[in-house]
Amino acid sequence: MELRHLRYFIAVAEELHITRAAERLGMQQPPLSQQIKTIELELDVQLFLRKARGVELTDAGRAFLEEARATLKHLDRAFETTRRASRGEQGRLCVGVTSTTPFHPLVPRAIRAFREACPMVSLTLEECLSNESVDRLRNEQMDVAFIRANSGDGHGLVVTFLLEELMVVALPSAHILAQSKPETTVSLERLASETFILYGPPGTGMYDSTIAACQAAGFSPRIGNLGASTQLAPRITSTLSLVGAGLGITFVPWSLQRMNMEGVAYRAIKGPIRPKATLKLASRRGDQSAVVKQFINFVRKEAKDFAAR
Amino acid sequence: MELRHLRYFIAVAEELHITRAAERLGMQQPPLSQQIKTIELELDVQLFLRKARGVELTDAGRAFLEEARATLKHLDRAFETTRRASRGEQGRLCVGVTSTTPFHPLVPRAIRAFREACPMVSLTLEECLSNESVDRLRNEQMDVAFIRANSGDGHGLVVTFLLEELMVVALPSAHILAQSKPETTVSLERLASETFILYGPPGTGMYDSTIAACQAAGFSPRIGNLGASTQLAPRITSTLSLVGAGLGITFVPWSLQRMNMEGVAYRAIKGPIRPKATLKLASRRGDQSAVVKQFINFVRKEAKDFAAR
DNA sequence: AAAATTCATATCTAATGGATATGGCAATGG
DNA sequence: CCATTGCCATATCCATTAGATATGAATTTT
Repeated sequence: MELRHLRYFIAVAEELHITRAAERLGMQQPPLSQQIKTIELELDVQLFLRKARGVELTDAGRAFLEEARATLKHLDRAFETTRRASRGEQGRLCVGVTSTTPFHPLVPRAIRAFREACPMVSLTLEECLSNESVDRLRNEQMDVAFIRANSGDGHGLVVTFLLEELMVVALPSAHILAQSKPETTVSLERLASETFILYGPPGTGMYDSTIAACQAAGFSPRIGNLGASTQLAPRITSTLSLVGAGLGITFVPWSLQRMNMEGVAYRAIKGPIRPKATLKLASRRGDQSAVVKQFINFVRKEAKDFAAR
Repeated sequence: MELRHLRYFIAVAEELHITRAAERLGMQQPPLSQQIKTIELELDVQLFLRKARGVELTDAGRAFLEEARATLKHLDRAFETTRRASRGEQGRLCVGVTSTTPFHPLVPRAIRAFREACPMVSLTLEECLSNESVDRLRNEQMDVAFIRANSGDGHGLVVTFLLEELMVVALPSAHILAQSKPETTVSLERLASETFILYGPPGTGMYDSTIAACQAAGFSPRIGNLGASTQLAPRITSTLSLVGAGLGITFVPWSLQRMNMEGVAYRAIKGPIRPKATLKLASRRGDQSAVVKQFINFVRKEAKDFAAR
């Protein structure tokens, strides 16, 4: 049985007239008669009653007509679905974010744009540390990830630079520096004697860049010993909670300022070398998934908007 | 696109290996490669990624695999449905009954047996006078009908005799004849002076046989003038209600005795010529419907049981 | 570096889908 | 009632194309 047979059968069943059906199918009557017979033979079911003036459907024929139509329709849908999938408008996508990346407008904008363009893609977000994301990308537990660390490049992954933003210092609002007007800036050197709270293990996120910035300013930051607390929940929110509790200060990306936490104040940093945070996008090298490609396109587009400024 | 393509695609998608898939399909590798390419070309979608060691599915390929499988399954179901329909196990059937026929056990038995054998057939029953059923059969508003009249034979219908049953007389329970023991029989002649209530117009049901029986017994029955009441609702129940109300007597088929109506008593009839009611089955001559044929078979089977007695 | 694995390409063969010609049968119409 | 017409079936032939064979190219394994 081939699709041709279904098409032929439907034509005849609709015309109830083999000759006319053949015409409609752009073929001659005899081969069409043959093929119809072939179907009946294969199904071992009489589908038509040959009458002197045309043919008519048997009960079985009527049943088959309905089903055959449905089958063809099903197939059409199959094609449509497949094409959508190939255009990356359908499928699954798991996006990794860190705890700080969603605060930069690029991230929600890109995600929103993608969702609108590809509503058939089922999208999941997963919050991980940058290095965790990298692992998950390799294990194919994740398809793309917004990361801040430099780690992960090479080894089967591609990391594209998206943008760079200045860091600001987050202070307890009781801190002397937080008493000044919000617009006042703070020099790095002024922070040399402060206790720093850093989130995540070395190599992750902004740990390194914080240290680097301080060292460029001529001092090594004093890291607050938080015991095991750096292990558990190394999320930006918990770090800022510690800042709010007065245990120390930390640097956060500019975009984090929109997070108004009780007892935390932000101040811009002045000076020749100001610490910066980068936002990057990681994915598997050579990932053929159209969905992933599509998503990356949307992120790049958004990144371009921010680069323009 | 042909079903062959779907089958080939599925084989390759399952093996992820063209050579092995070709083996499984009982063909050589090159033509399979070709056909796969043809599909991709026709869909204008890359379904596989050719790797050094086998192939792998793209997102689109995965989507198509699911759909292609579903399509084939759909088609299988289509075949199954069609075959069922051809065996008369599926479809629609409208059965006509008169108001008296359901009382004979043959009718419910046949219907029940058919229902059990062909549960996929949607069955409707319609209660009509015999002559109405005949009309409806001709208009294809009905497929088979249990009737009692002789009418309808010929003119494109076939009427098969099922069985014959004796008639009994239905009397008001206040009637003198009803005062005797239930087993007592009544001779026809004894009823010569009674008023008869007949249901339905002449030619319908037992109208004719009642008259005929009386005439054979040497008298013409006195027909009660019921005004317009014979026109409306010529159902057996209303006739018996009239009997119960004492307006007259009537003959009903033996099987009607199971209907215990307030104020109505039944007595068997004795004598050389006893009125009889026949039960027949009518259908369209040459109706090809397997469902109808199937139903008729079941009815005949039941009829044989009764004929045996 | 050689061998093996696997898919792609090129060419050829054979199966079969479809065309042409014709026959048979029933309905239609003088 | 016979001739005509309309349609489907059968028989034969041709052309397309699915599939076979042989070979090449690329990569992986040994």
